[in-house]
Amino acid sequence: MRRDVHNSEVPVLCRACEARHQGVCGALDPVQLLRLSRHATIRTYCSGRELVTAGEQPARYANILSGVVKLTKLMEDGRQQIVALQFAPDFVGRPFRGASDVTAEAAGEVRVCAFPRATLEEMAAQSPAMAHRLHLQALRELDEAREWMLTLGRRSAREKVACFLLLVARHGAPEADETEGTRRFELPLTRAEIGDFLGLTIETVSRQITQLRQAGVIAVERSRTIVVPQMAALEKACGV
Amino acid sequence: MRRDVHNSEVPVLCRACEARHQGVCGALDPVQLLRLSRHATIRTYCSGRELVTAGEQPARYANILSGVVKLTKLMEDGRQQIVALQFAPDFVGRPFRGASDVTAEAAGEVRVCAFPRATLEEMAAQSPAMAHRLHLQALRELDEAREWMLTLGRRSAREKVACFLLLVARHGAPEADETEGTRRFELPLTRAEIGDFLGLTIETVSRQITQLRQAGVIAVERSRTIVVPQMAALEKACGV
DNA sequence: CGTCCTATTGAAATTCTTCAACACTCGTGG
DNA sequence: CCACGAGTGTTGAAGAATTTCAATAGGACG
Repeated sequence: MRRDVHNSEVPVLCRACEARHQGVCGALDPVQLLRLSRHATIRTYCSGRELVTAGEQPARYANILSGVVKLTKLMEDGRQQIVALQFAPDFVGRPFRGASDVTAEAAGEVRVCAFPRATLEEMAAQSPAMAHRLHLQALRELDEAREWMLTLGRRSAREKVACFLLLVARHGAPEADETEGTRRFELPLTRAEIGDFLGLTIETVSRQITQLRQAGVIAVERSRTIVVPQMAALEKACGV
Repeated sequence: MRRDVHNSEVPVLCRACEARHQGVCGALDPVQLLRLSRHATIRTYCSGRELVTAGEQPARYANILSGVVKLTKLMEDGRQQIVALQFAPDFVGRPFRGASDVTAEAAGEVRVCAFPRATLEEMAAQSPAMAHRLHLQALRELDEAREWMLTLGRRSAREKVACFLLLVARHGAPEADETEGTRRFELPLTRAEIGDFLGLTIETVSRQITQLRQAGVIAVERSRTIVVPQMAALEKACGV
């Protein structure tokens, strides 16, 4: 069924793409990949730009190439909750389930590989393997959402902030500075956004970061870059 | 491909089952349905019994026929969070994604139609339509999880309790007593469980119920049955 | 250098939890 | 039939955690 092919048959666009291995594109054979890639465009979103708007059928789906996307929900009175963060090579959007009330917004600059809605849905309908990848992504996001529910419902402010830092440390700096468990990374969110992710106010987030710093769990450089000397200490601060 | 069939070809077990229309079984043709139903068993779980245990590959999947199933996560130190409630005809379990750290437990007596793991996974692998139904269920659960994240992170105790009552009113008493918007229903959870669902203590839950009662939003009969004279008032108390 | 935006810190107010006592319901057995 | 006890739910008062309000600090940029 699936022919063995030369690497040269893989579209240029896709050669170096992470999503081709771990992401949804990994399910496609070279012919399908070529067909999809013809409609694919690389797009860059500046910080704050919306990839998907709540209540609207999105014009396109996308694989994240770099950067962080935040998924947010908004109440009428302005209260906001970030319900997920997505990193490369996550898939943004949700084929098969109409419009949602979640907005996808770039947190910092984000580069994506975007596909027109119709093209991707057609592809997913034709390729059970791709549909399966999308299914797996949904299940993974479900697990992550439930894990975060535990954090929102049952952890203290201190633990919440530690959990957030751990999340970013793991996703955002997998390779960085691995000398004896120490890691350095940039926060993709402002304090206000961290608050919206953790169900806390800006001030509480700031105070908890200060306390973690004073406890020696982390070091902070110019507000947005964090150094974790001992990952184990950070994990402990999460309450695990 | 799919023959037109007499109703008599539908397995007896499935004739009156809600899941055959709205649930995952709805995707199967009579031949497949018959094959699945041969391995299906009706089981009853008493309150507190586990359908799925965290960290273990479940022996069987199940469609809920009646009752409420709670999905819980547990921390080492005993803190607990209910991450979802499931009602008929929801599907319990999560094919394609190994063991999870979520436990599924009967909240009150629960009747299910259970399938051996291997049978169902085989079926889902062979029937893209069934796989698609499972995918849709995962997406729906994801939406519900994120909606609840908003509640956990951004709503006050008062609003949380109102949201919970609204959730149960909608799922548990869709038809009951529809005279001019008034509804009466039983709570499937104890106060402690409601607390674990909302990220609150027993006492806070109790106090907020009292306050909603004093505000005339609800009436309470013997602790576990709730009367909502005006659904609109309850919705307003949720902060929507 | 001033301005805007983000972040930090302090003090008071509020919400929620904790600790403690008591009430209600239901089933069991005297 | 009533008393008893366990489980469940309610209420009060004190305490802790978090928010709110307010002031200040630090960078980035024109």
